[in-house]
Amino acid sequence: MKIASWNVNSLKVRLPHLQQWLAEAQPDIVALQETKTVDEKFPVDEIAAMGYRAVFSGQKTYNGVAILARDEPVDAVTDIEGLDDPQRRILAATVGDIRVVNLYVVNGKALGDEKYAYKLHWLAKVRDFLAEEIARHPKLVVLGDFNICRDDRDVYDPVAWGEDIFCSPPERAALQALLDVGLHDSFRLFTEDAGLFSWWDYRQAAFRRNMGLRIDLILISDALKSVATSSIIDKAPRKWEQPSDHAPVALELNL
DNA sequence: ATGGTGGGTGTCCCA
Repeated sequence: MKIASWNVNSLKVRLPHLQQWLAEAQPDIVALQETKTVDEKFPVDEIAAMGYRAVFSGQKTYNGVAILARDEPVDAVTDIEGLDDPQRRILAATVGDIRVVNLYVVNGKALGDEKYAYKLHWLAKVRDFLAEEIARHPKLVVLGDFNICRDDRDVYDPVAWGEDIFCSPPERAALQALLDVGLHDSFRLFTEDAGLFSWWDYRQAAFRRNMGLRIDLILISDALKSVATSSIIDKAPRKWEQPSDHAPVALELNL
């Protein structure tokens, strides 16, 4: 069983990349972020032709999340208690006996910005939602673009970056609060290395210089931790023509 | 401190 996450930065533009990557990586479940596609225009037929069912929650121009799976995703949730939010950033669904929560965490822009306050409020509400989800679903995976670096190993130049956006103590505490409901950062079950990133800015040849951040995470509950066999970042699609600025991340389970 | 690049939209917003 392989479960993946990829911020595609426009599904319309990246559909050929997604198709190529699905064919090569053969994931069973994929969470997508920044589809930037209204539901009426979601490429259901193209996805079905690849052998995947899809649930999605999109909007015009911004945000948008989707879950693709070999088996039909059911019991989808797009809105959570306490967040009356027009931004389409959350999608939970059940595939088999695994509960999948796909998150496109608020970017936050800069410390002190109103978007930063919104990010922290949003994360607090998501924490409460996850506490309920894990109580109902022992096999829980929470994955997506978290827009937070857990620690300095996840930042290309932690001294220069300091405690700026993505690395501020309140953001890191908010991420830790998600983990504290009973989740594990699956990537860190397999490596303690620094300098392994999932996002690189389009500017300044950042990818070539490995000036990146690890902000795309796959968090798993105890029941899935016990059967996890690998958790990797697949840098290959970031090298393709007209790439997303994010690489896909993928978890393998012995299920 | 700024601006570099990219996507979607529309002559700017967001990342």
